[in-house]
Amino acid sequence: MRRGPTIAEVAERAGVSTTTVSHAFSGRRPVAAGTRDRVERAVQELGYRPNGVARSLRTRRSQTVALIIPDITNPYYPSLARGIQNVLAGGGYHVLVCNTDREPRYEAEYVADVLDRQVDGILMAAFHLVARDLEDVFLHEVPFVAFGARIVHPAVDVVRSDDAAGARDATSHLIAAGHTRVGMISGPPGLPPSEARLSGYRQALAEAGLPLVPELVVQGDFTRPGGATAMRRIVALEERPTALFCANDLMAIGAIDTAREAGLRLPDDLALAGYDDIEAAAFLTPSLTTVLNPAHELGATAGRMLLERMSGYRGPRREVVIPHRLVKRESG
Amino acid sequence: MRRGPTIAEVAERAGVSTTTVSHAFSGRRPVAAGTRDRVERAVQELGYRPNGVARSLRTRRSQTVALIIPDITNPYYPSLARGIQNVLAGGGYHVLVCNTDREPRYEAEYVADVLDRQVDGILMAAFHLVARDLEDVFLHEVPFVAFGARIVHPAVDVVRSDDAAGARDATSHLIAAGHTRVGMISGPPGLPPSEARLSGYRQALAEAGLPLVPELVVQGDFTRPGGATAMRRIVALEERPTALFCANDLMAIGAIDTAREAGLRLPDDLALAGYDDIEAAAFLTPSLTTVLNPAHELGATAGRMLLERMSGYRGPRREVVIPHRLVKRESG
DNA sequence: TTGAAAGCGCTAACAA
DNA sequence: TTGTTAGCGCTTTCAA
Repeated sequence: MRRGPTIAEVAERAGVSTTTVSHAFSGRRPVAAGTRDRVERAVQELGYRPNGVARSLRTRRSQTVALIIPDITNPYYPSLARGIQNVLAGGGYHVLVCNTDREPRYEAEYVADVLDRQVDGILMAAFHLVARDLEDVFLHEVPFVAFGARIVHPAVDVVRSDDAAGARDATSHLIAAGHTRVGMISGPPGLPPSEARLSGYRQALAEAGLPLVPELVVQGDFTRPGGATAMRRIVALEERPTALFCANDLMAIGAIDTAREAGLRLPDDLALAGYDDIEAAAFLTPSLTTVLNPAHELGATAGRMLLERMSGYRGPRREVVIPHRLVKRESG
Repeated sequence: MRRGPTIAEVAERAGVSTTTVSHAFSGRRPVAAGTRDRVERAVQELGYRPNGVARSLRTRRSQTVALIIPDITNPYYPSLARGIQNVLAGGGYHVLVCNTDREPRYEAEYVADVLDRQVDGILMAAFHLVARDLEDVFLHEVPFVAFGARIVHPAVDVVRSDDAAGARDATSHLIAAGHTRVGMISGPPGLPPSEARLSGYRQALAEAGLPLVPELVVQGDFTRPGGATAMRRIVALEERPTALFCANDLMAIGAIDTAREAGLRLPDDLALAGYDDIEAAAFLTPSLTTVLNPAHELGATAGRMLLERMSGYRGPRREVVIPHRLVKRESG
């Protein structure tokens, strides 16, 4: 890789000091008009471009933030990412995207790794790490914004949707349609979204005076194949549920795959609701009733909060709940 | 942001030189077992982590590559991104994701910007820039891999799918089903994927001895609303086509929206084929016949080629065509 | 309005 | 097997 001209060469050509060239660029000190012209000409002639790495080393700011998510391929995250980038681009920040695949190891490795790279801030959808795994983050006082309520720490802002309330709304909607045997395909236990959505489901049953039937709750893993597998267990039940709340849309789609194979008609034989409202939800047959998870807005809000912290905000932790919304469609 | 311990502090505590600490880390020089132990203990005790920026400045390698794409929110790109990251993560590289929104300005700005940040390589889906806009890339000899055939330069590897052949296959499939009035919703003119898919459509007509009817080809913009708008013009035609090839799935989905509103039944009143095979294509009603655009594999291949260039490959330009595949479903 | 000089934290000749 | 030393290219005190 060939190196370009340095600030010293520009300075020499313009007949000024590197200090002046630097200031002509940053505007952090007045530079006489004539001097500035000579510098600009030299820059043009040499095709000079400042070296961002050297600048970062000196200023301790990389103008880069890390976005640590499970998987960019899950339709929820691109939308989140875009919300973030839209606000951070305005501040001149770039975004490093890290896919953890929900592996505890990768979650930890990426945090350590981006810290070494001196990112100015971190946005993370953590599925395993908790506050005490982040001591290096706090030690170096790197601004951190978390998606979801998993990480609790005075220096960490949280932006999340109210998953329990969303799940309650979806389940109540199924119940209001007359269903009394309402099952659920849940997420992996231990994860906040899983637990919250499960608890919302329970709340709705309780409010309606319906019993919680353990075999009607089958565990999935938030993927389409996982939903299909879970659905197989439900289809095999002696007494099947007439309605099903799935903890995310991907699993609902998997459940539909299996229901089809089993010859079930939707929503007549089985009513269905999902969670997230990914774009595909509207295209399904039948279109999927689901809870809108406003990813883009979550991202934009998180980006804004990170920007504030990177600009010096040192106040108490903030927790923002972005409103969800039940989207009623044909599936239930 | 508080600074952590430096290599000098580790060296002092371990009673060795910074050189030795550096080599204990990199393994680029043998270090006596006892010495290594003392260094490791010092590292532990101090919680030392190397500063990646300083390292990059010195080594001129940032271990970062840029992925410049139109929009991570278009379902095609996350898949591409994942293919890339899967192979680059193995080499210890991070990926900076840049969304250009297909704006010529942003395309140019991002290239300049990531060059300033000393990325080790660039992967780009360019929609406006051509080789002569990339002189800085070539000047600095930064490895560059392009998606699509737009950028032609001896130092640029290209990975692409054969869009013309894919479009031809899709159109021929519609013709084989008995349609003689086959329209198209094309992409914005001037973009290689637009032109290639249009030309494939033309080829198929020609091969079948069918005339090219200009008003049956309506221009879209690769978005869902754009497809809906284009479809409105087609619906308004006196003599409508009985089949329609859309230059991507998103536009096909938009077209379906409009067709529904107009009371058309698919595929009876109108047969439809798309391009890309995004995940939603299988969920549509009717499910969408489309051309599989193997994004993940394109990404993985591009990542591999970039890795080779970053590892010193200086050979001639390579162009890899990843095979497409027609996926026949219910829509046509 | 400008410059000299120190130094960010690391790596790698070169020397021993 | 280890250390000395010179930077990488930039920003920023301090001084004029």
